Order: sequence, then C-alpha cells, then structure tokens
Amino acid sequence: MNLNELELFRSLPAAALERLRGAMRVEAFVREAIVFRQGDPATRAYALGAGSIRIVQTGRDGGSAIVRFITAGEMFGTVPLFTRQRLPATAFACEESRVLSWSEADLRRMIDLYPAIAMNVIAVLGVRLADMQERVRDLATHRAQSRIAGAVLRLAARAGADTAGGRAIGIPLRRKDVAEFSGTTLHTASRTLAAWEKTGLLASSSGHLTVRDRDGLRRIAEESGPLPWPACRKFRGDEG
Amino acid sequence: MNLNELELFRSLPAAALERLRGAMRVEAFVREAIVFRQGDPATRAYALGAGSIRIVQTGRDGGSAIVRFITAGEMFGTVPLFTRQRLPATAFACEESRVLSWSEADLRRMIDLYPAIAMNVIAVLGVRLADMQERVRDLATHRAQSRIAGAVLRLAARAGADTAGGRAIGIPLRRKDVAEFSGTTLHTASRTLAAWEKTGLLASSSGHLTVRDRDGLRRIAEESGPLPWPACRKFRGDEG
DNA sequence: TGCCGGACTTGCGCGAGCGCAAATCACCTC
DNA sequence: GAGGTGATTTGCGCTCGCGCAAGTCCGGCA
Repeated sequence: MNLNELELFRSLPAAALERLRGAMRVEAFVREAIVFRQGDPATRAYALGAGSIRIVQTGRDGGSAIVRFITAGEMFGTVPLFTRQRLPATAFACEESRVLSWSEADLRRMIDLYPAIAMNVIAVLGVRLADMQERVRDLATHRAQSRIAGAVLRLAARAGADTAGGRAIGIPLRRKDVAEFSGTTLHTASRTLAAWEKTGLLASSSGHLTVRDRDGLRRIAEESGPLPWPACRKFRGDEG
Repeated sequence: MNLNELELFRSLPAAALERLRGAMRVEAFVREAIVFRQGDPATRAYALGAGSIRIVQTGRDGGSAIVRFITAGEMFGTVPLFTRQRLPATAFACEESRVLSWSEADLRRMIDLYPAIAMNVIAVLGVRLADMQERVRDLATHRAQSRIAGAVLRLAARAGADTAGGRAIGIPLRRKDVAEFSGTTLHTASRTLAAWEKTGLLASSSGHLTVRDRDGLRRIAEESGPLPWPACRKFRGDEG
C-alpha cells in the first residue's frame, strides 16, 4: 500500500512519504486479536494497512458499544496523542489485519516538517465528529429497527463494494456486532436482520452482509422515529 | 474577554492575538436567536464570548437532538470550514450571548502564520470526539434514567460552578432541553427530574439546575444499564 | 391587577423490545 | 469424520418509558 493512500498522509511530497516509510512499524494481527486496550497510555499513531478493526468502548458497568469500524487506509488510536489522554477504547481485529504505526516522537517531528499532516488530522477528525453527531441523533430519536437500518446503510456507504447481488459490506459482521453498533440487543438485531433477509432487503453469507434494496432500508431508517403509531397519523397528515 | 482564554487561541504570542482581535467580528444574540442554520454553507469560525448556545441537529423525519452545549470560551461551527461540508446543525442562543467570529480567509492566514492554532483545533476536536463516543455508548447501553443522570453530571462537570447549595449548571435548561440532550422525551425527563428534586439529589429554580448529591447521581448514571431487574440479582450478586 | 401563552406536571394505557432459555446451526480442531 | 465451541434463531413474559391529554404553574405584558 502506498502511504499517500492513508487519509493521514494524503497530499504529502514523496520525500515525506519516504521518511514515514522508514519510521513505520508493521504488525499482523489475527482475528479477534487486540491492537490496543482501553485505558492504556497512548504511545503510537496507528493506520490500517489491510483488514478491518472494531473500536469498542466499555463502561464501568460492563456495557460496551462499538464506537467505530476502521477499514483499510484509516487512522485510529491517534487522537489521544494530541490530547494527552489515555486510549478511550479497545481495538479488536475483525479479521486478519495489517497494522502500520509510528511513534509519537516520529509523528510530531513529521508534523513540524509537514504541517499538511496536521490539516489532514483536522479533516479526519471533523468528518468523524460529524459522523458521531449523526449517530447520537440516531440513537436518541430512532427506534431499534430504524437504528439497525441506519447502521447497515452507513457501513455499506463507507466500507461497501458494489457487486452483482447488491452492495456488500467489506467487514465481517456478527449479529452481536450489528447490535452493539446500533445500540440494541443481539436478539433484536438477529430477529430484524433475519426478517429483512426473508423480505429480500439484504442478504448475509458467512459473516458478510449485502444490501440488496438500499431504498427500502433507507425508508425504514428514516421511518419517523418515535411516532410510528397509527394514532399519530392525524399529526403526520397535516405536515405533509 | 482576552482572546487567549478561547480554547482555539490558547498559548499564542501577543502579536497573534492582536491581529486576531483586529479581524474579529462581535455580535450579540438574544434568547432563542439563531446564530447559524443547519444546511447553510460554512463561512466563519465562531467562538462564544459570553452566554451559552445549544447545537441542535434535526433529521429528515423531524426528530431533533441536542448535539452539544457551548459555553463561554468554546469554539463552534468551525469544523466544516476544514472539511468543506455544510453546517450539520443549528445553533440557538440559550440566553443573551456574545458571539465572536472570524472569516475563513482570516483564519486560514492565521493558521499558516501560527501552526499552534491547528494543534489547538486538533486538541479541541479530540476531546469532543472522545466526549461524543462516550455519549454514543451511554445512549446505546443505558436506560433513560441513567442517561439523564449522566447528561446532568456531564453538564455540571463542564459548565458548572460550585455554590453553597451544590454545583450549579451555568446554562438555562428547560425540561425539553434535558430530554433532547439525553435521548428521551419531555415527559420522562420531567418525571425523573421532579422525582430527584423531591429526593434532594438536585434542585432547580428559574431554569437553572443545581446538583446537590453528585455521588447519588453518579450511582444512578452507572446503574448497570440494561439489567436493573430483580431477576438479575443472582448475576449481580457474584460480581460485586 | 388581570390576562395570556408557554412551560411543566401527572395519571393512564399500551406496545416495542428486552431478558431469559433452549434448540439449532455453522465452523474449527483434531 | 467426530466432537466441541460459539453464533444464531426463536417463543414467552414482562416492564420501561412513550404518546396522550388534562390540569397547573409561572412569567411577561397590557
């Protein structure tokens, strides 16, 4: 993989990429291996060369949620380097993955030399922040079914590839993953996905989901959140 | 207000602050006035001089959630300048507020001259991203009551001031605000807050909440989310 | 001082979706 | 191919908390 394909190092001169390659550490992780643990001090900047990673945050009470999925080219675990915080979540490899990383000192040195890296970081964080804000709204205002549809669509848009049968999500997803990503339970996620498979909205085989009817899912995702009741029709009627 | 009190312009040389002051626009907004609207193109970088602002995101279906509260010193509405997106949310003044702002061109020029501004932006975004991730986990794994407690505690920590009667939240909050910030309904928020007032966990007068028993609220906030049922006691027993 | 509109409270009914449990299925190892 | 581990499915009961609606409180304005 060319380093300029990483979002972190976009539009840098060749000399910079060469130096970065020299300072780079490459590691391989097997399925379900842990790249770093929540609570550890942050020491390196990570980027994903190949595979996929899920970032899981666990609360004091044991409840955990998938904060984000990382796909090839994305940076992760890097923000706490700038805010002197500890790592706020744990990174699991969803599948066999190749992880690239740089030491904090090397990264800071490169940012001093090439401020464009800092601007890349801002752009990445900005997009992610917008994404998380949308998820907050989603979780706060939508019902379980809509949230699941929204989560699937978001993943399909960001990590999907168009195939003959529809848009395939390039991340191996268990039912439990879908549940923890959309803020519902394993059972509800299972029931819902199974129903959608039956209806032909999507297909799943060996841990991979494929969106077959994007518009159908979008309709469910935007189903007016907390008011899907017949009794509310009178209000929805005069709004148009 | 000294400009170096703004999180965006921390630790800049006096010369930089002087230039920034020259390029600054100052506006006053009355209660419930709109600073900018969701969907508008981003043209300026904002910071709050005094007062408080709520950032509200509305979905296509009409459901809206409070994404964030802004207090004096914080920047807002600035990220889309870097990602070339439109503004993802609307900013309402919670009370009379003084808003400072800079044009995109001026901001970019200053960042070129003083890269420390870019690092400040990264630090701010990093903290906010961590905050939003925690909220996502909260919304996904906690019950309404715990979410409300968590929301109140978060606001008290970030925008609170210690007083004789407890820690007072420096933002005027309606019940509806609490509801939209914690992902529940006006009714549940009202009931819950009223109950807590009766128990003495918190107090409210003329739109301002005061946390009287932080540990009590924290206990509710961390009440193991989806399993507060008697039937689960057998499990909770051998953990604690 | 009296009027008015918006915010807050509260009783009621109910259904979405959670926790539980048990059966089934897919996949990996040996 | 056999055994085992973990993922998935699915029926059941039950509660949380939402929608509704009516009443109350409070602050602003004339």
